[in-house]
Amino acid sequence: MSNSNHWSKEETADFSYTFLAWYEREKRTLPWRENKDPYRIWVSEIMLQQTRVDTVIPYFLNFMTLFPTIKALAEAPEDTLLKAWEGLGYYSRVRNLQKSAIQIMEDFDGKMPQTAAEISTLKGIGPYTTGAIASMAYGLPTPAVDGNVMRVVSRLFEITDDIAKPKSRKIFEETMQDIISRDNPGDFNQAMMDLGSSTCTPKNPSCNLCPVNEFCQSYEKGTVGNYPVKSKKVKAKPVYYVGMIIKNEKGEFLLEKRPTEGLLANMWTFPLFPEEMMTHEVEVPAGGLHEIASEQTQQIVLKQLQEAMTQKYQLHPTFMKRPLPEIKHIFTHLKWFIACYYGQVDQVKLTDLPENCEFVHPENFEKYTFPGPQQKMLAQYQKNIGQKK
DNA sequence: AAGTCGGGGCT
DNA sequence: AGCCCAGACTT
Repeated sequence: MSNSNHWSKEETADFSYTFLAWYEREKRTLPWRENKDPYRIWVSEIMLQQTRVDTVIPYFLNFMTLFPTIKALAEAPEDTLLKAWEGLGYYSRVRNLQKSAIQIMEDFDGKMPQTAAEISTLKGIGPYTTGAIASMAYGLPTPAVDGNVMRVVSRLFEITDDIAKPKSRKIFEETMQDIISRDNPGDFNQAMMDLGSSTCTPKNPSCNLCPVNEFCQSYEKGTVGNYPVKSKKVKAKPVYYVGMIIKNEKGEFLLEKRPTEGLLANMWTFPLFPEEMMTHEVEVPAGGLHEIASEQTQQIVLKQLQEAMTQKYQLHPTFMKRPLPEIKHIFTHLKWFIACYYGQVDQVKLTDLPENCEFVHPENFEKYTFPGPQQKMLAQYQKNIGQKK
């Protein structure tokens, strides 16, 4: 266990002075730094969770145009909301954002709560975001400990606690509690972010340019490279799917809305089946369905595809013999491999489709929210099939 | 404490 | 290919 703070009152004041002067000089101009509107700060902090500044900026501007107030957010249709988040990832963030907006309308008279305890009751706002909003919007001396802060602080004080462990966050919060500026905690927290992204980077930090290197214990000892201590993550587990790209006579494609909970909740995809469902009668090569050489084995697989389509959708497509080139999509904890088959149906009775399914013309795809794998499947179709006509 | 939940940039 | 990112929630 590391001892956190070794600074005297004078050193602490010295650090704040130097650090805040650097921030005032070098801070980035960002849309959510224009003022201290708690709503803007809140939305930006949610978007910035596990997401880079450059990625967030256009989403933030669009979001503020669409939903300029907490009230507008609370009243927004769910489809519009999800569409505004399309491509940003971690989609539960935007659902929680709206839940909290409704909660603020009902319990806080439409005004953002102004104490850390109340702020942290909102859905999607954990310890980090509570500290960020409380300090930046209301000037409260609340630590906002994220990955940047743990990296910077671990180097400043040579803290060896594993930052991958939930328990360690407390150590860093206590250290920040000791050193955070009482006069300007909001800028102090933001200065930590800016320093972490520009100078005190994970790899090859620019210590010679660091405004506070004279305060840094690991810099003094030449041990910066040892910090932060972080245990390794388990690597993504492979999952194999068969994707069905089904077109009807009107040029419409079969889409399915995913369940309301879990991975990619409420988003639209081409139908997916677990690969095992298609291959329990055959031996699949290590490389997947793409490497099946035998004509006979292919026929068996195709028969399975058709049975699956009949059972689930009451459709009888004519499939291409071989799948499109394999699609790979990596999530944090899963690695999807998708063998896409293209099939056509000549007659459609929409009443027979399951409730969460629709045939949709590509002209109208813009109205549907598509996650990454879906985008790749569509691209693969357009590249190999769509252009031939 | 461990697992779930996305996507993109960098090395 | 692995690592990282302005994390929070569920179990």
